[in-house]
Amino acid sequence: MGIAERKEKQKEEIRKMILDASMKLFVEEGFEKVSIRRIADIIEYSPTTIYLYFKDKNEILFYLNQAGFIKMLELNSSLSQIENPLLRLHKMGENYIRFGLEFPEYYDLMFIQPAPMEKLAELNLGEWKNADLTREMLKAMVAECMAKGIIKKHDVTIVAMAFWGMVHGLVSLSIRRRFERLVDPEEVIKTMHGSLKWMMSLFEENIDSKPIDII
Amino acid sequence: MGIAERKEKQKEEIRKMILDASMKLFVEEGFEKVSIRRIADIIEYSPTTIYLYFKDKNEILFYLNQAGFIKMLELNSSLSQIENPLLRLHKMGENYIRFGLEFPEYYDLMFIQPAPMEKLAELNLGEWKNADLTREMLKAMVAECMAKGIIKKHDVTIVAMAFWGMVHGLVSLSIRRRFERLVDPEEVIKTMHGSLKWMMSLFEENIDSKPIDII
DNA sequence: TTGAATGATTAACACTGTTAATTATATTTG
DNA sequence: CAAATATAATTAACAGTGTTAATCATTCAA
Repeated sequence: MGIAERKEKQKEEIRKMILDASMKLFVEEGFEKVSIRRIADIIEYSPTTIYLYFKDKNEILFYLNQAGFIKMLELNSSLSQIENPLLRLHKMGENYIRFGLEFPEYYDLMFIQPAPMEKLAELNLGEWKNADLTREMLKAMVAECMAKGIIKKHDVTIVAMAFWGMVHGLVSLSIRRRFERLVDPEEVIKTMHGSLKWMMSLFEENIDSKPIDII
Repeated sequence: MGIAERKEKQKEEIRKMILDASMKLFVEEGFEKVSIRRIADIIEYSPTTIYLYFKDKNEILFYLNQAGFIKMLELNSSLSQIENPLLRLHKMGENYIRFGLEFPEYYDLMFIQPAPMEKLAELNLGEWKNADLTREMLKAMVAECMAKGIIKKHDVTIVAMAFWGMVHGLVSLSIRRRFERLVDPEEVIKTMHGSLKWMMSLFEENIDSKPIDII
């Protein structure tokens, strides 16, 4: 059935066009500029055509969201080279903060906007590859720290959530402009890394404090 | 000038009607249902009339936001009775989490939505009474803990941000549904309080662990 | 070649915040 | 008291948003 195959390929091509156009709008003009009509303008189809390839707008946003997780995983790919799990955790936190400040639109979509999670709930997926992987990495690091006696043994999920909660809290407060009133705008990045470092220092009194390269 | 005074009073009355209607929509139907046209429906005026009393929608949202901070301050009013500053800090964190879970719409507006901060930046206010007060309370508690040797001396802002960051991170991840994938939905509240408690325990090995009443 | 299936479009619905122009009401002045 | 003015409120409109139903155009199969 070469004909059905070609049709499938064409369909896939237009899907890609839509996603590419969404991505272009997203990275060049920001989240709120991604609209069905503007996507349609770029790909030179009518707005309603998009609904022949995607169920709704959230489905498109979900794909952008996934691209963000891939981006983040890339940033963390070198992490496995760090032997000390606490240092690795620290570096992961640094990367997380850096990611949030460098790609606030992605961060927003991945961790703040309701849209992707609404789609996820709707899809009822058993697995969510890239996002789940990041969370598993975090849990594994915490568990390793405990196994090696670097962090006092405790419920892994609770400690992992405390860690994620803190870095997410710092980044999201900054992105949504709640940071500036408490901290001088120029000191925000320094303060965030300071808070992370301080938390890490609580784990172990003598954390190996080789300077971790910050932005 | 009794006449000008009466006019001023009437103007103030309609302002109040608008804010009351906004609040009604906000608490009964949620943030996204607060629209100029729906407010107009309730107060039985045309939508454009609202613009004679408020510059734009953000100005109205800013008032709702302030009401939220007052609500939160009320919740924290009994805090001063707790003598141990670390316990007081712990209790403040508990209250913060409870507030976020009990009034997610308020929390959203106060700490996640961009709108109020846009208005705040526009207003260029030197002081922002209720919100700043909460932050100052936090800083003061941290400073007191350090002064009394309960928390190791360190930059107060950095430690305060770490604390706020963590609780905000937990609450906002939960509100925006990023919690459920890592933690069983029924365990979310327990995990959040667990993370907070764990963090407090890092401060001091022997934290006075009288059970703090949770919801 | 005709009929069915598919692809894409137009028109429309129900919304959103906001502005300009117009009408209605109330107040002040001659 | 009536006319002129100032204020209050309205209607109409702009420029958007996501989405659906109905229609037109094209391609494929019988």
